[in-house]
Amino acid sequence: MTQIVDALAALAQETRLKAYRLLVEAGPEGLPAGRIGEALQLPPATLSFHLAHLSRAGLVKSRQEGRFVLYSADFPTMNQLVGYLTENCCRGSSCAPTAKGVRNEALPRARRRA
Amino acid sequence: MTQIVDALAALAQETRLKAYRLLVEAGPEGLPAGRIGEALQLPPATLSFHLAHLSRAGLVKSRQEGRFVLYSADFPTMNQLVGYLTENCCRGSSCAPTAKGVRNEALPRARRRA
DNA sequence: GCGTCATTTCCATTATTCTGGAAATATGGA
DNA sequence: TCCATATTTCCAGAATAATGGAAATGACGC
Repeated sequence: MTQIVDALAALAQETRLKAYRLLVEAGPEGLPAGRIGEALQLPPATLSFHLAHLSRAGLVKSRQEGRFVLYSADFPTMNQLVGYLTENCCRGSSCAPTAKGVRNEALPRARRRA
Repeated sequence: MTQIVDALAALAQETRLKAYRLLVEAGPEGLPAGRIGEALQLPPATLSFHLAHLSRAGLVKSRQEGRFVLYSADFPTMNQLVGYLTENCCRGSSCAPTAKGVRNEALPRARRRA
């Protein structure tokens, strides 16, 4: 649960959410830190602070490449997060209100989206 | 995006996440505030603060019933949140790294969970 | 080794959030 | 009306997070 709270906190900040989204867009290759700071117009210290935050939460990985540090989204962690929310905060696959322990499959005549 | 950040921030706190989970468990009927405070061992002011936070973020609704205020999870909001994360932070339905704009359906021989 | 560029660490400041006691407000019953 | 109970608001103190300048570290080429 601490992990989940940490991941949520990491994303619950506009700058970090934007940075994370950039990294998602960039795919597994990732981006050099500097390019993120450039896109987001952040002074280096601030950028580093936020990237470290995302990193602590396990949402991004980093690797050195030449003189650059490449950051990339850690998809499995996001997968876990979405999984947790779906499992524990939605009672089933689409956040429809269901009876205790009952999955959407068992919902009585509830319209389900594709 | 502000809405998303607000929802994330609301859940990014252990007490509130616990409270929210209780409400999810309780289903659409919801729970009186006092019962949540009891379950979580919170002084009234603290409880009220956190419930108000969840409420501002749109994650819970409240209604007066007799002398009680019943709180309940707002499932559509959580649905939106999960939807946003899946759409914008996962590149497809299961957070698998995919090429830009490509959905999981198009992933080359990627193992998919049921 | 030296200069350059990329990134991080250090540090102080400011801003925001969390906490909970005490008082206020609301509701229903006697 | 008065009392008991439920919840919120008010307030202040404590804790945590965000910001960014300046200096330190690291990596590369010469």
